[in-house]
Amino acid sequence: MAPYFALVDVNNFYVSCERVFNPRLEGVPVVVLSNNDGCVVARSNEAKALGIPMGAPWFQLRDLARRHRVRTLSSNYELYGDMSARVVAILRDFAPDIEVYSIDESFLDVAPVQARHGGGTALGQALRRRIRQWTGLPVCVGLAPTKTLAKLANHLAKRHPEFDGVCDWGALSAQEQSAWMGRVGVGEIWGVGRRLTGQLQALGMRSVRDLCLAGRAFLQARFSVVLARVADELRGTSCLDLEAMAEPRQQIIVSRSFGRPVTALAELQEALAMHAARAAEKLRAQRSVAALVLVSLHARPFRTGERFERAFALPEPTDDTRLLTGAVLAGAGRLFRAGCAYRKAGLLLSGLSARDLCQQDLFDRGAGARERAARLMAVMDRINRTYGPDTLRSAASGLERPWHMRSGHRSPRYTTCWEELPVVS
DNA sequence: TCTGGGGTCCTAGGACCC
DNA sequence: TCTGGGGTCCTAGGACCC
Repeated sequence: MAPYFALVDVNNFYVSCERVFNPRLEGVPVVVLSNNDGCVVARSNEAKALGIPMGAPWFQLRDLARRHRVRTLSSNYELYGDMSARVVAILRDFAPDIEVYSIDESFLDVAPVQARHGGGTALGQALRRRIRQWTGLPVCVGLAPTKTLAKLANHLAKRHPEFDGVCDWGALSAQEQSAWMGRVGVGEIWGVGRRLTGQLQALGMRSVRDLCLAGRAFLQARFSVVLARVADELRGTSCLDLEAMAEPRQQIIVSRSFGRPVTALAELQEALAMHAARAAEKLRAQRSVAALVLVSLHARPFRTGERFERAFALPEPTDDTRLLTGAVLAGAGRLFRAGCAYRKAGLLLSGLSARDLCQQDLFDRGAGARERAARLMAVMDRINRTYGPDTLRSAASGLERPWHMRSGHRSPRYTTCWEELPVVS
């Protein structure tokens, strides 16, 4: 059976999560800021109507926000991650074939189940009701025979009230499909970013329909196979499969900006030790080992500050927090320059491979030590999972952490922390 | 003064192989 | 005067996504 894709997407996800637990945020402009309260990463519809752009640096908007009494929140990723997991659990109930595409979006193959619900639109409405009732979150649903069309249908469902939150592309007549494609700008297409939008418009292709009408050979020669595939998908030929099995990551990045400029090597190393521990946890979670670590330091100021980075090969592929930390601290020592003010530090693990397939040294005598290390790491992970992140950590990652990011307006972790449960009085 | 943190894929070009 | 024809692998950079 050919797949039929449903894209389920939570409206203004971070803002909606906050509103579930704080109804006073309903009906008023709300923004959620990135880590370090740096820039805007989520906006309520009211905030969008004020012209607050996505990704805008917050300090530039502070006056505007004050004038319009915009409610401002720091990111609360523990809350958002937990709410996301709840939504995914509900979706799995509806259709077992699901690709979790991002924290607030999933693709489902509804071909085997939609008849049971009375068609795509009815299925979409059932999903909306269930998610609203069980989590409090509003979602929109787009359904279509290709992923790119499902994204387009979702876009329509979100912006045009006549769809009531669900757009089944396949249920539209050919004339309706063509008319909608003529109304939506080429830049709204999934896979067409700012750059391509400009280039396509320069060639006179302004709407989705214009891109659809362009020849495949032309698009591939003038742009790339990627854009040619996008056009194929818009014409109804499915090129992108549902990726239900999450492949292990090919690289793992952990980096954070500092809450204030950092000039001391010791502080830089504390932060990097903390990042190394996080990266090692991610590595172990996907049962991989890393062969290479890249350490990067970003100097201030934002625009003109230099970036220093260097890759270091690990003695052998590893997932051991202690070995990674050692490598990263040594790397930081070599990159560090006295007198330089840093705003951000991070690391990237690459050369990842499956832990169980890892090639060992021919003269290796360390099997016993590796076995003990693996058990130690497993215990550490278990304790941190049970009692909270960082319950057990390396001393290298610091106690006070004065460089830690700003997060001045974070809401309580309502669903993941006993001390912060919501109270009804 | 003040600007996030992750990821993916594709392409071109260079090094190297026979 | 005149210098082949295939390949693979790796990396950097650029585009995109949320």
